[in-house]
Amino acid sequence: MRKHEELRLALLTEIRALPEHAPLPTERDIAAVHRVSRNTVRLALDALETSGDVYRIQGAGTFVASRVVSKSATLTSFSQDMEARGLRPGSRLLAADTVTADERLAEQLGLAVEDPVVRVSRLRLADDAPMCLENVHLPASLVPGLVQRDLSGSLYRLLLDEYGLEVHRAEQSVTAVELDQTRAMLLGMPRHAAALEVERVGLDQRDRPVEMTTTTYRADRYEVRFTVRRRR
Amino acid sequence: MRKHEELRLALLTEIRALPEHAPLPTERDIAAVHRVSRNTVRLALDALETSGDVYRIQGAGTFVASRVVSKSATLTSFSQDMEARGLRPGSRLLAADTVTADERLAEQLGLAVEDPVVRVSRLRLADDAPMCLENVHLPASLVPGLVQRDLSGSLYRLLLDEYGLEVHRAEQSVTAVELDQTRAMLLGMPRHAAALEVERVGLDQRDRPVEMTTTTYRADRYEVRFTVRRRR
DNA sequence: CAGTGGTCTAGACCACCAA
DNA sequence: TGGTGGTCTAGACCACTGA
Repeated sequence: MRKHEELRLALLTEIRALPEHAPLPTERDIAAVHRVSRNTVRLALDALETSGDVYRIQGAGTFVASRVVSKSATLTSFSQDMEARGLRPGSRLLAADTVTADERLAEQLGLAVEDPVVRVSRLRLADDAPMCLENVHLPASLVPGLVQRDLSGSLYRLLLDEYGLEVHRAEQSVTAVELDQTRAMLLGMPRHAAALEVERVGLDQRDRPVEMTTTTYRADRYEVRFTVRRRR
Repeated sequence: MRKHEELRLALLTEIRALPEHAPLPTERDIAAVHRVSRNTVRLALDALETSGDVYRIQGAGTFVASRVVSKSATLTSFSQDMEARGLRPGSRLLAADTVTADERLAEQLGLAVEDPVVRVSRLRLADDAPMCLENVHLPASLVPGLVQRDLSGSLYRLLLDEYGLEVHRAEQSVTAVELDQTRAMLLGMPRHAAALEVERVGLDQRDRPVEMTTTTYRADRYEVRFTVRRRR
């Protein structure tokens, strides 16, 4: 375990015992107590600042952040997302087949139009009730034989274990749509009901697009949360 | 100007002239050429990595990131947001008055229920056509006399210049809603049309809530974009 | 196995805040 | 004005990549 990561976790438990806006020890004190250099302390505090757990005022100190607000969203699977919301995740496979890339898919995945693309379509459940419709598209060349596999469990686990694919960062775009008849029925909503549509392009560690996913959420059950910061 | 910031800008122009996935010089080379320490180079590269301009592979190098995907959203005003999208921003004041905090407002702004809150309600235009309805709420104690001021221009400029209030980070929550008759009319949309609703709590440098804003966007004209990353 | 990014150290000075 | 976080240096070793 890296020292700054270990220190980060140690500080996090200290922080949890403190009230909002309480001052942390000075960087020099933390360095002395934990027997590390001040740079290492700063690495740990940088991470805690990014995650929204502390804030810093030059010349004054480092303080415990407000807790009223939700924490910043990170890259999670549907299952993790639901569990974080206190719901039991479930899944029903609707389709798993190979299609050809249209213009948009080709551009986003760095393919040529008509290149083969594997599509996995699933209805996702939370506490046994429909939560969203998920349409995953992957370049067929990256996932040979995927459609024959067991797709009832975690797709991301499968992609990592069997194909070595890992989404390292994703660009998301959120819009509001009206449900068509098919989607409304699958989600158990009235036709024309408003829904939240999230389009996501996932990139691996080498910044190569490996998936494009469109997810349509029931507006009455789901909201997207995230943090924005001023560039310093 | 801090050295790592200067270096960041210099590297950014170098990057713009390179193709995707092209390798940057090594950290040690950059340090030597720009006569700075390697730590300073790393600070600059950290920022470029966060902004999605480069990616790094341990043992291999630092590379120019993919450009197909949109860049991460930062904290911007409506005007900046529209200009970034190539649209001309406009505004029409609907209401500016003092109301009392309901339970939700009080909790989010750290006030007591019934505390006075200033509300500024505006219809926002892009290229002269309605884009969204914006409802800003501010603790009245922070902005005495605001309702009498000229609210046709930039509210954030006014808050900064006159009251020293600056939003440093914001927690956003995005949902899909159906428009009621009033909102539909104001936005020039059919009733029950789907719309994107963004609720935002803005915090200042000291992590104190200073505003809560609810914005209702026309779904046919607007989408919310942001980046998510895996925790390393 | 040579070279890369990742981590860590021990120091120094600066900009800023609060008393 | 003393103490804080912010910046910067010059070095060292480690973990990993790719030829």
